[in-house]
Amino acid sequence: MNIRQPVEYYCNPDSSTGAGVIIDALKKNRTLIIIGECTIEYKGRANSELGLGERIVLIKKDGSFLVHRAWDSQPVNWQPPGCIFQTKSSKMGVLLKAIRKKPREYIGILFPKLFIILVLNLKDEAEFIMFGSEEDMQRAILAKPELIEEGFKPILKEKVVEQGFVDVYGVDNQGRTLVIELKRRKAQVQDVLQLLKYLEDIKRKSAGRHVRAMLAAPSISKEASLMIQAKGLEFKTLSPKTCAEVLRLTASKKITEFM
Amino acid sequence: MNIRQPVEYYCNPDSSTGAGVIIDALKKNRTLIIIGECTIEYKGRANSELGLGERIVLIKKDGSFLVHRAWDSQPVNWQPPGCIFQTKSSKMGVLLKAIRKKPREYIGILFPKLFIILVLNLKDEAEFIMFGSEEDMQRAILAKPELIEEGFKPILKEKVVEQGFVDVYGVDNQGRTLVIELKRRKAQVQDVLQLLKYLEDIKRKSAGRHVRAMLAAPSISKEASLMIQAKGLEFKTLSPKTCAEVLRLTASKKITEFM
DNA sequence: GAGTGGATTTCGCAT
DNA sequence: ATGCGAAGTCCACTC
Repeated sequence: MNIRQPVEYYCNPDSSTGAGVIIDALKKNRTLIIIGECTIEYKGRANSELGLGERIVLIKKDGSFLVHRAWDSQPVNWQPPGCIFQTKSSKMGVLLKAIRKKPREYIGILFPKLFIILVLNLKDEAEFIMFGSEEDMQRAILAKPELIEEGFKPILKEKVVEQGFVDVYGVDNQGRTLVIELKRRKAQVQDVLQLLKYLEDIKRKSAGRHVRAMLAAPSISKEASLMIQAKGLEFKTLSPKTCAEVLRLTASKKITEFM
Repeated sequence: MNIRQPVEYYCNPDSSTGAGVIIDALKKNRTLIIIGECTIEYKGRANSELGLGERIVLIKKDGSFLVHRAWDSQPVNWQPPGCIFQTKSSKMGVLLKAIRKKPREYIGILFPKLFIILVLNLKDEAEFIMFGSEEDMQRAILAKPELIEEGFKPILKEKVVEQGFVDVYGVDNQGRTLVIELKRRKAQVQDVLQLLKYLEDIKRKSAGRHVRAMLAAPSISKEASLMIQAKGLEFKTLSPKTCAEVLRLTASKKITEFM
């Protein structure tokens, strides 16, 4: 009988044993945690060096590779999914190399000392659910256009401009075109510039008709606000929380409709 | 005598023991790895939910908090440094809460089952050294202006424009102002727009004198290239690798000068 | 504390 | 494959 072992651990392995455990785990496509003293070299898009110290290395089933120090939420070195690994034992310790094909780059780690190796076989089928993204704000406005203003009629088809998409595009209660740039966080100068870019593109195609341009975000920076006024644009306070609430109610309504 | 123990581990602890180990480790400001079956809830800037599954939790000395699944290089849930932790044991399992003050948000994890807890005391004094950043490119150009073109004279003081800083600013061999936008990666439309913004701001202050504007990057997207031509700007191929090489040589030269 | 721009950004989507 | 923009972006630095 073959019982799944979610965690196997190997304490203070010598280089030869450690390399063997790692090679075997990688072959079986296991997730790995390696903790030990190491030096790290990275050559690729940029280069980096990190001298001797004790760190945590995480290798995942999809070939993701992470090196964490005892502080910072970001890894000190990493490679995105799809790495190929080379492991070998030498008298200097265990050498682990994570290689990426495109762009060509690698991280090399030499472990003179291994503290512990965890070989993991984790079961995780759950779906990750997120609420309150910018896309959710968009959906909320389509579901309830009054979030923008009374009489606003969004046009469902996404509006393509010269570069990219307008977040929301529609007609106000006086028949004027209204383009809206959405942000889930405080709006900044850069966001006003983007809105301006879209506005100019749409104006060019609108043969001189008046076009309204609106930035909708939970708040706005002072500089962005000044630019909004200077350029004759509009700002509308709209938070992802409000939108999430609308979506929740809309969803409930849909359920009700079916009952 | 008190020998530092870099790794302590606790296998399959019951809730009460597990919570005790975690509380004690947090009190001692240790780095922690907790592996077990859990559900996760996040409420804050956005909200998220993740049902039962086996995951890796990493808590660092600075109050960073990470939850990793067996795939993806990014954590599925996280909090930046500075979290406050609450741990308690109940008949449902171990409840761990990572709370952030500003913005107010939290991640709550319930572990019905713990596989292993690692309490780490890692020694890591090494300095992390990186080469090939955008700042390095800037320094390389100041050290060797011919990287841009013969006769280019950069003006050291950073040029402040209405928003932000011009990366490099100087005068060409005919005395014309030259503003340069640097990118360490392939240049895109957004980068051209930024250069245009700087150009307009500087032109406004230059009383009609001709100003050259250049985008320097290892490569450029087709769209960005078209925009460069349409707007009468310039593009110069310049890779971070070339710059890194220049810096290396410059550094050697400096050493030589002292010998 | 607020605002801005870079990042070995990563990630996902559309062309 | 390439290009582009969002991200719970994070992070460092300036004002």
